[in-house]
Amino acid sequence: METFLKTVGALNDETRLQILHFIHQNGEVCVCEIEEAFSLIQSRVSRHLKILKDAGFLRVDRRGKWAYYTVRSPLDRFRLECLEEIGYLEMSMSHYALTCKKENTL
Amino acid sequence: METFLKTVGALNDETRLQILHFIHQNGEVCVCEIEEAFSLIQSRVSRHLKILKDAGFLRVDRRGKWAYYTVRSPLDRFRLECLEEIGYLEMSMSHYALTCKKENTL
DNA sequence: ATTTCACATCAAGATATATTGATCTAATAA
DNA sequence: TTATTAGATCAATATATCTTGATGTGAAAT
Repeated sequence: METFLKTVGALNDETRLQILHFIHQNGEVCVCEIEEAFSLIQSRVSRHLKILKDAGFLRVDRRGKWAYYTVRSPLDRFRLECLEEIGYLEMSMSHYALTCKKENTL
Repeated sequence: METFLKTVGALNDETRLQILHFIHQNGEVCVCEIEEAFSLIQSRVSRHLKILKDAGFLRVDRRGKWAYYTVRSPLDRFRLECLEEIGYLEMSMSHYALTCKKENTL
């Protein structure tokens, strides 16, 4: 029950749906790429990523200063269905192409 | 997007999950039966039912003074998956057997 | 060692959602 | 017509969630 509530709770926010969809489409992305793509401040992105991660949708891979987020794999049936459903949604918020102006010279 | 948020938003509450599961199990139930089964006050039940209905999970059939709620049919794939997932959850809150002490003598 | 950078976390205020008791509506019974 | 009943809705409060700016942390560069 708690897990289920955490899962649907994570999906109950437009910004998080955008972010999750963005990661799903682009594969491995770092926090700064999401910041730039959606023009969101860093703390907000970080918080939403944590919620998505804690809900079982994402995993992090920290390399040096950067944190790379990807869709967790394998995903269970229900989360996969959610992801598929999100794929059908019109993601109206305009986001920029995948670029990161930060160093990223690892 | 709005529809999806409404759908997951409706599921983002333990009481509503209990109620939805209860209706799914028992078929057609009236508001008073839910009140009694879960010892919830009427306005609270009514509000949760409205949210579940507006989210596409339930339909109402009003006969006389009573409002009978059932799981809407047919349900689309995603809502069906949600319902199935809810079926797997441990519904810890104790609820009484299906009885209604109100008149119900239509 | 100090600075800088990417990211995480915290504390405060803003916003949204839930709960309650009261009121409202419509259908039936008296 | 009036009273009663099932249920819906409202207004106020309580509670949870989001957003922001500030601060904290650890890795890399100087």
